Amino acid sequence: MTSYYFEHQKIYLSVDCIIFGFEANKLKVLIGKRQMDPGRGEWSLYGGFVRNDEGIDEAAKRTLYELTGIRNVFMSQVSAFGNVDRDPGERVVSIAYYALINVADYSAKQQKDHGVEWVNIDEIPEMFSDHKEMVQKARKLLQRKIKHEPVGFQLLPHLFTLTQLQRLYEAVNGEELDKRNFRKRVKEMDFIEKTDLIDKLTSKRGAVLYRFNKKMYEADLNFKL
Amino acid sequence: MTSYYFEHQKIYLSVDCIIFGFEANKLKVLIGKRQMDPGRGEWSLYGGFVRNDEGIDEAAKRTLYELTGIRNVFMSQVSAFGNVDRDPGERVVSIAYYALINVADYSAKQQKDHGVEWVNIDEIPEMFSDHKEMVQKARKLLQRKIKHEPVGFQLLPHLFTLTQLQRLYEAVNGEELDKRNFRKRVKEMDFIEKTDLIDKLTSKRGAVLYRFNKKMYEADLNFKL
DNA sequence: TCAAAAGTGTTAGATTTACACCCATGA
DNA sequence: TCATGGGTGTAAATCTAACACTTTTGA
Repeated sequence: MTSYYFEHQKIYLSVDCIIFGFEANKLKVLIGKRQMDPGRGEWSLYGGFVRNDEGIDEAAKRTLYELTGIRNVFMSQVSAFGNVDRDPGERVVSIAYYALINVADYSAKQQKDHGVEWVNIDEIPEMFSDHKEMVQKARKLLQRKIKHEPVGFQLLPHLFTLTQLQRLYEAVNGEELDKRNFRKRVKEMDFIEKTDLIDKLTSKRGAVLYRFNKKMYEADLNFKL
Repeated sequence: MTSYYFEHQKIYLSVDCIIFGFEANKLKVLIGKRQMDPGRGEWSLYGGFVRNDEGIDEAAKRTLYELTGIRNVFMSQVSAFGNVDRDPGERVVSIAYYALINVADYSAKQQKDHGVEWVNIDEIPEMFSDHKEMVQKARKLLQRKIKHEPVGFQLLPHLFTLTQLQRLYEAVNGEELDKRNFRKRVKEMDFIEKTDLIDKLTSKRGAVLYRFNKKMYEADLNFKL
């Protein structure tokens, strides 16, 4: 007998992705106009239904992949959202996930093809259902995460300047940081490696490029335990 | 037409409750032997299926109420758990919630009737499915929560001594605290009110009883904004 | 030559931690 | 009278926050 729980009700289960990117010193989210009823045309997160043969984390990864072609990036569950009437069409419980991607990995063409675009986190419009709430909650979680773990690098190019890194932290937390204090703290993080390359794009003088050394980070972690 | 999403699959959705209590200076969780197949007889959290006509938060509250007869206590979502094979019987996605109750509100008789009992958080046995993981995660969240918000009072009687309060914090975080530093910090919290009552149960000298003043706490919050 | 971004240390204040003795009382 | 848990303050160390000037170079 395969139906132990036959007397109970099944429910539509979806995932919604809050896809964060960092561009022009702003934290952005990838959103688009909803392309299905109900709610067609409203601003919406990109999402999809969970299939019976995949885990919820996989469903989130698959959804991200279908939209962006990107795999193997940082994703983390935000929360399940399940008010009875959150979806005007039918009862759907949705699990929100946030993802961090490098905007350079997602071309303007791809955005057009899927009808999505990067919107500044501080300028999110009204959105379908509870999607805006999902975005706010995801941001809070990202703020906490980035304070303790080096996830920020997922939002930056492989090589970056300290000013870029600072702007990223400022964008995530929505507050300015002191340059000297910031650089002091970064210097104490062995997993942020100075390279001998110089970026000349944003200043005449040029700024040293750094990179994130994952192995160093993991060694650090072991050391601390 | 009521089925916008007919081409997608529905899934069993459940809630599982991590019910915390505080007794004999230990943080405890209410667990019982599972009374249904599959997994009958394994240690398990108390849970239930989400109905189509209730939100997930309500489902969690209802589940807690069905077990304990207790309403209006602090509950908070832990996370959704949704590996494909997490339930050996069928595909079930479960949303874990933790609750804080005063053990005095749940009699030994009630426990027997429902076949559940308080188990020390540090002595949780192997459990059905991913329930142990849920407990660990809930504890982490509780630790964070209690650091920033006065949720601990939900686990204590209405009146309590400072030593009791300290033991609670120690039990939650699994580490001893310095008595003087602890009391210093408590003194700065205006919402912890001294009463003129004395507890003579645990010491010959007697200890002053305190109580949590919710209104004070909320006034404090407003003040800080 | 000057505008624009990169880079660099010190100090005061706030917070956190460590630590030891007296008090009141019931048995 | 003494064993038990209740109650109290200070000083060192650490962490955090504030702050201003020099360097380099392309336009």
